[in-house]
Amino acid sequence: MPMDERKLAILRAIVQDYVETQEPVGSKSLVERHNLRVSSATVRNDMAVLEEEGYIHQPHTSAGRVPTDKGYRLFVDRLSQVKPLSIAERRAVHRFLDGALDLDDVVHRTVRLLAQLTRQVAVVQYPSLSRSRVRHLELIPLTGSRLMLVMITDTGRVEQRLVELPGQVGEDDVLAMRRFINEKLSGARLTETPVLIQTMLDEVALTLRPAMTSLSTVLLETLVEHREERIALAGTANLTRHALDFAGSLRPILEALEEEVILLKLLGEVDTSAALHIRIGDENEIAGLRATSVVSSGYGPAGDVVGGLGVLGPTRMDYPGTIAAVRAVARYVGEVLAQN
Amino acid sequence: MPMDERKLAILRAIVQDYVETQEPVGSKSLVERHNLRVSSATVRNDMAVLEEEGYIHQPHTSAGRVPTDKGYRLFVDRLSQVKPLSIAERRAVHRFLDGALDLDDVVHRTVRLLAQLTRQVAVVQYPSLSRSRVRHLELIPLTGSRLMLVMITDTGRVEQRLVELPGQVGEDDVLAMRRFINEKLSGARLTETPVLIQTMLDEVALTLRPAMTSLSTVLLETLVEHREERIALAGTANLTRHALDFAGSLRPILEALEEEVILLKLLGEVDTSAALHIRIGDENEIAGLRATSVVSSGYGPAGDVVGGLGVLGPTRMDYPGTIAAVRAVARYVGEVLAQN
DNA sequence: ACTGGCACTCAATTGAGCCGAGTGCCAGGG
DNA sequence: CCCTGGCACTCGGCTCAATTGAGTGCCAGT
Repeated sequence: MPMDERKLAILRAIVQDYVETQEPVGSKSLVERHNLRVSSATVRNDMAVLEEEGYIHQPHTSAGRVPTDKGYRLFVDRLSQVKPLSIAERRAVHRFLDGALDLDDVVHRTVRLLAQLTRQVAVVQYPSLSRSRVRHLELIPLTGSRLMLVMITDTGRVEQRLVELPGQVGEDDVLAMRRFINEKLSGARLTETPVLIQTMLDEVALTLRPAMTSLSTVLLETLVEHREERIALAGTANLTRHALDFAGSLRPILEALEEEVILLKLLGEVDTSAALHIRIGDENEIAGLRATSVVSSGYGPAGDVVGGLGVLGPTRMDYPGTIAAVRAVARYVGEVLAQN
Repeated sequence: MPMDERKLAILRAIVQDYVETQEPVGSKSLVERHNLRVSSATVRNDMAVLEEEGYIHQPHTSAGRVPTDKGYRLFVDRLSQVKPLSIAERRAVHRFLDGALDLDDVVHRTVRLLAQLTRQVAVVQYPSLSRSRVRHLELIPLTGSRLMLVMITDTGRVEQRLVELPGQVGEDDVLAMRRFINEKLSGARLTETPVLIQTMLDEVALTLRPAMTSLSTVLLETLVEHREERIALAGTANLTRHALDFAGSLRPILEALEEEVILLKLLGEVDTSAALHIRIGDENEIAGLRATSVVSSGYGPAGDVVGGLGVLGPTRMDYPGTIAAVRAVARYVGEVLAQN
């Protein structure tokens, strides 16, 4: 059935008013605040239908209406238009990110910026190793049988791991291995490395094989174990702004935010497309986050996606504004990364 | 005036009961729960005096008494004895920390452990660069005029910085510089490096001088700028456990926890002595934390202090238990670091 | 198909009244 | 001199009932 225009307009108005006032909105105030050109009684009739269809909901008889998750969903899909950032905001984005020194700094600044713009909790994933390429590998001898393996990726990440070798290894051997693995792995996508490492092991000189085996193990672990993923968080204080929304307490939310695995899942839908994802209320599988919405996006240099970032807030959030902010920041971070 | 025994016992009892029940404690329940061997009337008289002296406080007429910050202070200084960790807890500490792989892992595990043991917010500072020694410096050429400087300290920290050189530098030159700076700086405390760098610049071959100058600048900045300090946080969800304590909202607390500078200040009193520090309520200079107490300690291998860690909670906290946990964890982290 | 009007519902607010934990003080006893 | 038992008093918090008012649903009229 083609949803009729007026009812859509009413839903839109309800969402807007509710987001602004945080209070159930009634038919009368609706007609007053918007140019609906019909009487409140008519609005009431339409609202009754909208409720039946599950888009809005009445907390109790004799209260106004509140959008349901389904209502918000319709709103973001069909009723809202992205509202562009203000000039001041746009300028803030540039000023904030242009001063960044290295990757750590970029990520930190980004997450703060996002939290500030949206006045919500912001999450930024470091460029994922699995989506990066090896730029350089360095072996640093610590003691005779201990190396530090330092890996630098094209996204600027630097990872280090301790490698325990099965026996003593001389300086020349270290140099040889260093040259060897750089030859083999430089420029490779990290996802390709497992195969490459296999062939590497076959080719390497026999004397170096034991040491190389330890080394490869560490390298592989780095990729497999999701310890590789890092995440930055900011703006948790913003949760208190909506204390009332989060029925009861924000305990479960804070708990969820402490679990890296959960955060990764939140940004997880970010696949190769850099499209914006929105998960509203129930659409979040994570228990504690049923009352929140997540707006996330992939980012990366020149259309390439190397990680995700996003924002978390109450379902009752300013979607158009948040979407605009997330999109703008994601795009600009991509540009900044491309410059390095 | 020598504070009389009984009054002290009463204060101790008040603190204990209040911490446990979270409710103002009255004279009658006090005599019932503790072996005070006097009547409630006597207790009342003593309480009146304690109140006059500022150790306890009555939220309103006809309510029980609540310890003041001054009361807690007396309690921790003279009235409490550290309560040793349970065997299970002790075991948890060992199990938790023994599995750690590298420094990042140690710090992460530590902060989680601390949060879990104390059921409070835990803060751990990474080993401070300024208190560490250089173990190795590595120069990795990225492009002709760009180097990555990687510094490894004896505490296991690995810091990397991008260095922009004034001109192209050949591979041999890089090797030469690498050898040179390692000779000069390996083993040096980072606090000594400014002087060493000066002499280095005087001694280095003329052709390398411009490049070395850039390098030194970056090295010095790393130390000066306090960007060097890193911090890990865990257990913020525990704040909600005491939601009622934090009059109004925990907004200011969450805000404070987001500022690294503030966190560093919290652990800041940690000087060369590894002593335990306790700041109660008002004793915190930071505005938002007037209702919280901080228990912190230095840690490091073999009596050496390389960083701070601590716990933040409501002034009404279990001091003996918290102190024990912080002390135990600090000591054990020190041991773990010593092993590497 | 829309509007005006009316009866109805129910959360939230207000205020009175009671309850009881807790105090302060005082007179009496070891 | 210090402690105790007793008594009057205070006042926050709870309960209960009454009131208010925003908002609805429905129906008859245009």
